[in-house]
Amino acid sequence: MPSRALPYRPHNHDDCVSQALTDAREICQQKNARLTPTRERVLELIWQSHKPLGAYDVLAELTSEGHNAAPPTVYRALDFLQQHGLVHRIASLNAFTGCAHAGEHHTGMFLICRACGNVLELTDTSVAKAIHDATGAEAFRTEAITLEVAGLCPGCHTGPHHE
Amino acid sequence: MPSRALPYRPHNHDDCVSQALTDAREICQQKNARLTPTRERVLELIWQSHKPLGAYDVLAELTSEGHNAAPPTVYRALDFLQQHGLVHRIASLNAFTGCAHAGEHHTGMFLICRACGNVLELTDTSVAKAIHDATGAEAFRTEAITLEVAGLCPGCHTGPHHE
DNA sequence: GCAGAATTTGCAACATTATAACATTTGCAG
DNA sequence: CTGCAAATGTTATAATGTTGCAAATTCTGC
Ligand SMILES: [Zn+2]
Ligand SMILES: [Zn+2]
Ligand SMILES: [Zn+2]
Ligand SMILES: [Zn+2]
Repeated sequence: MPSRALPYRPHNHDDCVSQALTDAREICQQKNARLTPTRERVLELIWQSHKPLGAYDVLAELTSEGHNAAPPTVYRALDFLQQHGLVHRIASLNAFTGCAHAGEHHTGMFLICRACGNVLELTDTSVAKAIHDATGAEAFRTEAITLEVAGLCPGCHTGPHHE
Repeated sequence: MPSRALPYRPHNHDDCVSQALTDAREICQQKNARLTPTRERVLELIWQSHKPLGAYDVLAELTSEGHNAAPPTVYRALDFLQQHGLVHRIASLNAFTGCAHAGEHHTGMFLICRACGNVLELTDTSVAKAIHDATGAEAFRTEAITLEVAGLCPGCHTGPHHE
């Protein structure tokens, strides 16, 4: 089980970032998509932690690095990254997080801790099946699923310093 | 099966509205919550159709009726209605829709047609169970679930004027 | 390499959604 | 009636996201 699936536990996060960037380069190359410096830097910023980042947070980072950026700069980069399955938008937070399953066909399910702010992306086939069964029973043609669960992660609800 | 569960099919929508208002009055009375004229009017506006309404759409309606309203007027009414389980916010649309299961403990699942804009709220126990199983396996303490499915409703994907 | 097409970026203004802060009014209990 | 809490009015502002167009860059066919 890759450490990338465990944002709530201590792990070498540099590996998360470098793996995400390596994957992204490969995915873009295979699709003939241009992972330009700005796009790659935005992806890297998004991956700086497992806490989703708002578009204007990204913008502030770019600006502080001397990049002459405006909102469209960021939104365009984020659109590109979303299109190619490299980041997800978390609708309930108006924020963006790196995709933990880039390249794989999947339905993301996001576990959002309201205490520490970290987000874990899960893929669960039985959830996906249950949803498709339910929508199918209504003859609804599913195109996109937004599934975000807010609550407390194990690290936060067992008490930060006990157990 | 109540007609309220079938926004995609022709139905007597006035019944939806009056039932929702009747339910709301009873629920608020039982909880000793004050369903003031503004709050009730906002609820009625939300229920005017099965298409979610943005806060500023509600505001425009109120204004056109001569109500001296500002954004906080609407957001406060919507907060109240959400708190008491009378409306839901659809995160992926930044819009609000009447709760089709007010008073019942439920996990809403929203089927959003991108063509006609109608939203059907479903409650599906096997979906809820699958989600709770998946989050439980990660020792995550679930507090709120956002589940929104975008796609095409039966009326829109079978062709608007055929079978 | 070079001209032309397509994609990407810079830039300014603007649109939409949501909240903060504080004054005023209203409903209700004692 | 009085005093308190809840609700509302009012103004301003914050946060998030988009449009439109011009300039620069990159790709493509030659
Ligand atoms: Zn990590
Ligand atoms: Zn993903
Ligand atoms: Zn109806
Ligand atoms: Zn509901």
